[in-house]
Amino acid sequence: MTEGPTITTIAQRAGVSIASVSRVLNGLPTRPETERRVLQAAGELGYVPNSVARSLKSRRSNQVGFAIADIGNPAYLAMIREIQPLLKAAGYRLVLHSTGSDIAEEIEVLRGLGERYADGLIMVPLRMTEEHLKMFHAARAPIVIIGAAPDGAPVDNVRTDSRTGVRLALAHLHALGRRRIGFLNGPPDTVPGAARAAGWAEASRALGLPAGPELTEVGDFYRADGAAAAGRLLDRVPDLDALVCANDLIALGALDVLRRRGRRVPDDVAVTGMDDTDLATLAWPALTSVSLGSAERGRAAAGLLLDRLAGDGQGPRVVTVEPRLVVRGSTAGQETP
Amino acid sequence: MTEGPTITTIAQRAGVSIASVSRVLNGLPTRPETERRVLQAAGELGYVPNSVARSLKSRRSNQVGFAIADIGNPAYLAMIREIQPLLKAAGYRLVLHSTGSDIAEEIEVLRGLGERYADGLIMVPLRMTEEHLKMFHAARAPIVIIGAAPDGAPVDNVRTDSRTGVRLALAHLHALGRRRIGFLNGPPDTVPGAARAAGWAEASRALGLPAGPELTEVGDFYRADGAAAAGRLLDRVPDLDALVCANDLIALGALDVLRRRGRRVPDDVAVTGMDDTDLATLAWPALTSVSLGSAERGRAAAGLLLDRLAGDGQGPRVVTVEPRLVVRGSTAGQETP
DNA sequence: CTCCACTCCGTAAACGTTTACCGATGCTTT
DNA sequence: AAAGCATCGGTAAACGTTTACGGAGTGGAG
Repeated sequence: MTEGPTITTIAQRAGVSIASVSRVLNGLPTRPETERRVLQAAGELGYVPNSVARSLKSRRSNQVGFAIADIGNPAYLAMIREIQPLLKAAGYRLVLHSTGSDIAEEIEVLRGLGERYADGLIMVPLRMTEEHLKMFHAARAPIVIIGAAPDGAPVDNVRTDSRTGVRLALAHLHALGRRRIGFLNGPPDTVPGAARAAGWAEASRALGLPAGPELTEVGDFYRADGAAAAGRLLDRVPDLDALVCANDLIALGALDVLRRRGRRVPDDVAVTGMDDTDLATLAWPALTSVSLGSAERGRAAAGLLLDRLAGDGQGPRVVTVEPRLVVRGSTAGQETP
Repeated sequence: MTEGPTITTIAQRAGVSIASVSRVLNGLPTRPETERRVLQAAGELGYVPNSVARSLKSRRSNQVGFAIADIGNPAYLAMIREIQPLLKAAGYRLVLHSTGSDIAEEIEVLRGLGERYADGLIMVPLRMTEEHLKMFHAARAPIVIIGAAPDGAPVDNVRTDSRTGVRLALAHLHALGRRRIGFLNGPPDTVPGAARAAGWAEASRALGLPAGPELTEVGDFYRADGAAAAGRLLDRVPDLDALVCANDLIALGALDVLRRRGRRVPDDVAVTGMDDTDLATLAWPALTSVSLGSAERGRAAAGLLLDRLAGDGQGPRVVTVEPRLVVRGSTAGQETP
């Protein structure tokens, strides 16, 4: 663990100046003899350039931050799997921030951008506060928000329309003849929770279905919360014939409860999830789910950010990904292999 | 996006030297009046220290790398979920490397350490080559390997004994009266694949079970490969009454195929997975799986690395996590809620 | 009143790069 | 043969911090 060689070490060994070393290593034109000696010295010393010093000089860290609430959520996972290779290919490292659903931590990540450890940031915020907006304006590096960013915020934005997503699910169940449809939502004070609640109200009205609060239960976006919420809802409304769930994890929790209570899926109760994660095909029966294009959104976000980093100076851009219903056994009654 | 304030900007505005600014910001003793002026100037300017410059001076990046084959694998995910908060609490950022199962990329990550962008690295290598060893010796930052590191390698090591893991699964199935037990392994040239193959041979012999190659099929560690391997094995040995799978993803693929072919699980064929990931409880029937303590190994690895970073100068340490069989419906025939 | 000790803070060097700006060398051109 | 011109590479400054060192000012002791 001795201190490593620097360009100064190389310069001494090769008998040239550090400027020449730098030039050779960066491929700038140099006399062959000089080049040879530098490369030989560098090779013998096992030289590796110090990225910190390089960053200080170049003002680029070659890192990009990615901030999400919880890596455990497979919807985010799908995004990372797209984003990481794209960034790597463009020469950027990925710094992962898992903030929990804590606003303070999200803000902290945004403030951290000021430390210049990253050249840009992709964030999937759960909530959107004044504080967020202030930080967006103050940020000195490009930011891409996956989810709804307020109009006028100086950030690129990849969004999807989960209201439409809820509508797709509801229309599908309605077409299958279901009429007592419950709704398991996430926290309504989060951006996705609010959008889904709005979509639910809107679509219910359009289809002439009841949309009273007695058909809705709320919990966090996790499986255990979904199970608990499903339990409460079934207790209150025992004759439900379908459940729309605000994400796949909630839906899986609901499936657990339904199975435990002996309700057949989809015969007695049809279930839809949202996000169309890998888990949907793992469940039994396989889960009908509204795809919000997680992978596609991840790709789009990486693309927007890389454009910015390449010097694209346009105003904020918005990419919208359309929701798409993926029908599987939990509503359609036959297995999709 | 103007250039941000530096300590020089603050020094000018506060009418002091940059040394004083630095001292105030680092909490070194200063006259109250000076401190006040510096803090006020810093506040007004919205100063955020430049972490790159700080790193250059301090020779610490406050980053730690984590390198895995694929974030999609929930066993790795469980590790990240433990590692990330521990690192964050200790003031380190997490740089995520997803290498695929490509050795060259793993080596590249190790070489990258020389760039000093990270103060340490946690790696879960799939294979272990001469090249790896060389890089371990050349590395100028502490490395923790999750998985089997060769004796004598200058790295800390968190390991588990997946041979024993396979034995646990096999003994369990044997105790349930199964005698025609197949084995779906991952690539035998990977470290875990080799260990599991050895465990299989060993335990079969000990239990007096046949362990010929006709009972083994090999594929990659993914669900689709598991399904394909299960298909081939069932074609060749139709009267199997149990399947030991080298990880949960393979087992889930096997479950798909068994269901498609109308074999009841566990009645006709019992199935065990390995890693005891979240997916095990999602499958139906829930998957009996050998826990290799992914979360625990993640915690241990983070702990070892943080010790090193705190200046612990001992020789290489090894932490071993014991495998543990978690019995669920795919072998025991009754649901575990 | 002088000297000493102490406190506070400014100057400058250092971390390891990149790069602007010459100066030296040797070749071409007239 | 002198002037001009490339070409090559060395010197030094800069990126934004931290910190060793020493100077200036203050207060107390003799």
